[in-house]
Amino acid sequence: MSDHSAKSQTGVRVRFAPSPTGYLHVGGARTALFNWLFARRERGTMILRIEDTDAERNKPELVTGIIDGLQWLGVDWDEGPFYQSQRTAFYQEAGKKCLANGSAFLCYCPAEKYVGGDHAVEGAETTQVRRISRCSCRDGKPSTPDVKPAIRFKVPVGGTTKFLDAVFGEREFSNDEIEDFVLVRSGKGEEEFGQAMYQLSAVVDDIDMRITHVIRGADHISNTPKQVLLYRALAAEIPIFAHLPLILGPDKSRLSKRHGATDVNMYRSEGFLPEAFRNFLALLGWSPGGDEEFLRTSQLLEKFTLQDVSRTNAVFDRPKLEWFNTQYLQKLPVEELLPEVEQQLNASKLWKEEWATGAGREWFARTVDLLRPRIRLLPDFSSWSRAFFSDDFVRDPAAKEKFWKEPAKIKELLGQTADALAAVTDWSHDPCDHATRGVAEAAGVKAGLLINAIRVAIVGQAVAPPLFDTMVVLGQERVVRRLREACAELG
RNA sequence: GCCGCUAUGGUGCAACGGUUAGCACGUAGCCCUUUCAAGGCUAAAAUACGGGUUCGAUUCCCGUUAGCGGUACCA
Repeated sequence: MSDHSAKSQTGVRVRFAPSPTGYLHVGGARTALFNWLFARRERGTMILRIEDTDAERNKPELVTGIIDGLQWLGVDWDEGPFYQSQRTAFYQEAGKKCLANGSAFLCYCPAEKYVGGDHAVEGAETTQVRRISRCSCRDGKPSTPDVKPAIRFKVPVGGTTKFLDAVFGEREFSNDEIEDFVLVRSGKGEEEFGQAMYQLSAVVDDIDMRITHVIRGADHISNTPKQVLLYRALAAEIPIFAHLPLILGPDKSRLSKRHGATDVNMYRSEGFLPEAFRNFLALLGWSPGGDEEFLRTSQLLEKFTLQDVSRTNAVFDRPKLEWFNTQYLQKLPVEELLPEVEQQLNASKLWKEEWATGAGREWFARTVDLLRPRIRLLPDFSSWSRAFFSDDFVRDPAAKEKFWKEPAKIKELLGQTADALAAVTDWSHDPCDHATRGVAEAAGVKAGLLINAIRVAIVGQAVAPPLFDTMVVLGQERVVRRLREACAELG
């Protein structure tokens, strides 16, 4: 999908491996972003792999949404997407290899036996814990013709398994805490075996794809010793792991739908700029050290290291995201903003072709530039500032209430202003300013009173950019016309 | 229950044995002002608790508590 692989100069290979059981959520996006930052920073290779080995829970149509989300974020990849559902035989082969070398065994236990796994049994006088750590099939059990076996890993008895984590450091787990996990599901119908389980498919693919750094959420930290055991059983080199702290909701529980939007595509449609969202996401669980400024992608790439990744879970703070968005809205070169605004206006049927080129384009750029300090989200361009792009707007009742307190007097003033402005020959800031203030002075009212009243008349809102700049952008004909319309509206 | 991870203002991060514990978001106030933002200035606000180690702990060790993760023929 890109030409990055051609530029790869190091052996660093990472992957983002979402499971299409839902949309691309914030946590997944952050994981993808960190993998991407690391790959690009190290001039390595980024791989996209779809982990869809659970036929029951998978929804293939969701892959599109995940890919859209990644593209919006600016995360691209060099290889893939690869689909695990298409590699079943490959994993089964690896499972059989483990069987052959004695690191796995056939398990004839009914699948239901383990549903729920180890857990505390409620209600008993003393808490009973059902353990499945060591399956009774591990030393062999005669095959029964009517029962199809699954393949389970034979976890060593005693001892420990350790691995290196670039974020959490050296980690060691006791083997006795690891259950004999399933590698390959039992077959249904004619098939000998079913699909591989996550632990096997992930490891087999990471080996096959020569992944050097496994960067993923910290929820996988206790899966890691199992995978290390598998690497050994398959006689493969163990990669470096980097577990990322989880993203929590404001109540510190794991971020979920009840906290609001968790789908990155929802942030896109809400009108966040991808660069702002990316900057915010990058700072969740990572910081460059000193000042946390607004960072363009190049600066992010320059500073990103796994060593600076935090070990503590981070709360997703929406107000800060919005702040980043307003910052980008203001500081990005206007040219970068124009396509986004154009798309927004297009979606709300306000777009006019004349703004695409030449003088129209210049006007469009000037208007966007004038508007942007007051915009929070992209859709504000077509709602809040509708009057700048269309004559079809409504004067906000609350604004009239606030600035048209004495209708008769306001009507008279607006009428005088319309006349004064109609007479202006050089339609620019200062002449508009002088003409308007002249009307206020002649009528003996404070300029502010008139200015506020005019604002409501020409843009229909209590809030807008500085009035005379607004007049310039709207143009003389429109301003005068709207002032007269307002007079009519006042009775 | 068991295993593991984590613990600095409300939030995100700094300080990686010695600082008046710093920055940013948010909050409050002031300035600017033509509305609202932006911007500038100021303020309130933190080392979870208890033990050690040390001349000295936010920092190292232990315990407690809390949150989170795992404990599936989910990923």
